[in-house]
Amino acid sequence: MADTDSGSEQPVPRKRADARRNERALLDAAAAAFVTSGVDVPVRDIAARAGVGVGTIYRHFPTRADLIVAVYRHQIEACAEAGPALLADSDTPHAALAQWIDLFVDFLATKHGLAAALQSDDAAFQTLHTYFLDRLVPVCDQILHAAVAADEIRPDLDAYGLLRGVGNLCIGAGTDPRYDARRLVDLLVAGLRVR
Amino acid sequence: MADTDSGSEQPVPRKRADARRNERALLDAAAAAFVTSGVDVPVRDIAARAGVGVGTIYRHFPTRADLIVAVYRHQIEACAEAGPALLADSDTPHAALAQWIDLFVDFLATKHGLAAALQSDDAAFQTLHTYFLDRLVPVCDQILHAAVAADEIRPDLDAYGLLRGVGNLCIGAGTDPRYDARRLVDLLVAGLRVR
DNA sequence: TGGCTACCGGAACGGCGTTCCGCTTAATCA
DNA sequence: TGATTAAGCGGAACGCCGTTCCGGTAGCCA
Repeated sequence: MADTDSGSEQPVPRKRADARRNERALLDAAAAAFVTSGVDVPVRDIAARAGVGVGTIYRHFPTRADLIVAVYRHQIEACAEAGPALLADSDTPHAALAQWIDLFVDFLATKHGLAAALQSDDAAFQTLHTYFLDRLVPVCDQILHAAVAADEIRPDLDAYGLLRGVGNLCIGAGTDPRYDARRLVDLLVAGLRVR
Repeated sequence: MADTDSGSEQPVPRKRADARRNERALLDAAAAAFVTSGVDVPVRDIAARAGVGVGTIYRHFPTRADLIVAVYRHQIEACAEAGPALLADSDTPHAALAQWIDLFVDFLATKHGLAAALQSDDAAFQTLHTYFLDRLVPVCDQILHAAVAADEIRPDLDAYGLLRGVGNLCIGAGTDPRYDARRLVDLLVAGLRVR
């Protein structure tokens, strides 16, 4: 895959020191604000925490989705990369699927409002939706196919549908002690088994 | 249970004619607006459709939840009342459960944004949440217990959790042809079966 | 050190939910 | 039927929020 620049020259000469500092401060402030107030926290709150103006947020992160993705990128990557490893290490593909989905639920359920944002049809969250799908659907698809090939689960659900379903079930997890998203996800995965 | 008024007198003397007319117009306008723009349609839009001022909406329906409940009350009642009937007519409690949940999904999935509103922790939707739970949890509970008693399903999920899970799975149904909420709900119910 | 320009801060704007108050008008009674 | 009264109405006004825009500031380089 060819890069846009042709080799030797540096097309992105490096940002100014204050810009780098502000970006860092914004990421830290956003991460903290997401924890205390959810990913729907007002833009002004994040700006205030970071000690910058609101314009600075939009300059670095044009949409809220860009900021959310930047904050959680490492964790999402880790989840994606864990897929093949689990598939290789587990006794059966179905066990790998269950464990991998557990990872995904652990991630989603602890991010206040993230699961809801993922399903939102608001244009501001388009990037978020796309990033999650691009990164996780192929991984899920791989495990799913392995499980189907091993005759462990029914072949009639694709990775996209499963991930959206799991994401949906995680909405509200952690805000209501009576609602146990993990158990419901377990039941859903159990429903996939051949009988 | 004693009524607040003591028998003969009429404590609610009957509203003025224009008030009754406006309430009717608002219900019709809201129903139409919900169909075209979802239950999150701006209050001003509903007021404009009904040909009234925004103040009139708040006078008749203090919160958005009150308006939504008023619009859908008949359908929710019908769903609730269908529960015992299905339980009596079906071959097995599990079949009744599946059919009843189908009814619930049919209702929810065709109301743009309603499933999301149901799970929202926004205070404006508190009444909505409460009404749905008060009306449907007992019905679901009855069918669930019958199925458990018949040894058809696992006893480890209560009606509240199941209804919330189903409601969550319905979020986004109808907006994305790739997402089939009904199938996921079926898988969830299948996961409940004893094996 | 001086100038260029990337970058910043926050005022300003529009959309929204919600409240409030002066006016309208349905209901009642002489 | 006409006067009285208060229930009810409309929409201006307010505050919150996302987003845009521009005058000013300060890093960077020659």
